[in-house]
Amino acid sequence: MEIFRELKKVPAFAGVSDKELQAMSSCFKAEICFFDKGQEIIRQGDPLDKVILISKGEANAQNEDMFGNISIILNLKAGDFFGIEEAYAEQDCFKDTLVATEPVTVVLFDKTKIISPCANNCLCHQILSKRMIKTVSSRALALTDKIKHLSQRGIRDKVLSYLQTQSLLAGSRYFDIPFNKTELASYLAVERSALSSVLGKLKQEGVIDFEKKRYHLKGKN
Amino acid sequence: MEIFRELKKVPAFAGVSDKELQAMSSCFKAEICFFDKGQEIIRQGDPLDKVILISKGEANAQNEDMFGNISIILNLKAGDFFGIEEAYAEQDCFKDTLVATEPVTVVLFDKTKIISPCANNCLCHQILSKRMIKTVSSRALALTDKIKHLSQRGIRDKVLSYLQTQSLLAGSRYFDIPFNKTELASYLAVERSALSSVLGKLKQEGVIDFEKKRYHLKGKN
DNA sequence: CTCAAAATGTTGTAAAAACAACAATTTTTC
DNA sequence: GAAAAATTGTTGTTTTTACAACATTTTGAG
Repeated sequence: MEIFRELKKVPAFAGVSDKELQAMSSCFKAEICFFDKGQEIIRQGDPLDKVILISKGEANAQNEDMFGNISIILNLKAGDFFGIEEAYAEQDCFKDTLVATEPVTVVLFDKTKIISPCANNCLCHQILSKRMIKTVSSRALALTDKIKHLSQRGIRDKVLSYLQTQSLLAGSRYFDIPFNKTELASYLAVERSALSSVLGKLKQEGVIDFEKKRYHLKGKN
Repeated sequence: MEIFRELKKVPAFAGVSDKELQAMSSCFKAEICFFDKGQEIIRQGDPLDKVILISKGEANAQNEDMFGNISIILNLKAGDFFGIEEAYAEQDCFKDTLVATEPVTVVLFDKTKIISPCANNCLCHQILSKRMIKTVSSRALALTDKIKHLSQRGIRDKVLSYLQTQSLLAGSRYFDIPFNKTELASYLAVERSALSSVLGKLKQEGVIDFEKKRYHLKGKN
């Protein structure tokens, strides 16, 4: 079955047996969709009847405020869900827009099938639930991290706070970030050109080095 | 039993039957603690062996960054949990500090007892799980809201974005916020005095009105 | 009630970011 | 591989915020 093959590829389900994945594929109403780079997978305000699992590629969650300003909330990778917070919090529409930043494959699960366990309380539901809870929790922590960056006084501190976190996450002073400069500015909610000059200054001072999406946080040791 | 009486008071458990609350009280290792205004209930970095439920009062989740700047992440009310994100995301310590903003009663649940269902998979575990998942999801949405405020260009837009959300949440143009001016500045990560003058200007312009913690968002209609 | 402490408002100055406009470079597309 | 589009860097001006210092008001403790 096609859903099965798709779920099998998701790194987050690495530990799950084929039998369980098979069960999940048949138990849930699910469909597969493909999107090109730049396409909107979900638009904020869309009715919430599906929950999305990114099975391949990356996408950005964006938000447009009351005056049309768009800013990137966070970046989602293969294995991440989208829309579960809304589903569990009993919202009736998506709060953010999901945009493919490269070719993306998603699995769409029926919302009601997902949040309420089926009559026989099958194991696959438990497995999926556990994964989703962990996703939501991790995302809440990631959002708290982002808040810490945004709470910094200036652009310099914002970007350093962000890079610090990314470095820690990667476990190395050398690491790739999922954003280009324009996107990073959007993520940090600062002016792109101002960010550009701050980054240039930091590089000149020998605090950091970067090339494309690869950064090097030069520490004390 | 004392835990039972405490849980009975929590608004979030209004729909739960006495029998279930009784079961929860006996099933989980739980203890009750009291804190005065200003006391730290949990300090960031503390080992994560308990999960906290605020059963009475309010508290602020705060965070201290690498250079000692403290900022308020969000405000928790009776019925809110603290530390579940970390528990589910398999962290080993608390990410934020929890400070009582008034006399507070909390119920401390044993972490391991909470995140892994007990052998007999009792109903009370399911009830508590459901509540916690909803809490985490709602909080993730609240954090996204906060990110929207912090992403605004200037103080004026930040504070208006915040008040808009609070008004919507309250379902009225007149509403109370959980912060005084100093705390609001901390929450919005701006200079207190600058916020003060912006608020004064908004009041003068007739956009808003406020007194203490009560605000009035004067709309078009 | 009184005093001390905390919160709030006000102002001027210095610093920083937003904004705008453009050049240079890189990436994408046909 | 050439042209078009997008990204990135650069600079000067304007606007906004941070910062600091202080006056006033409110809150809280004894």
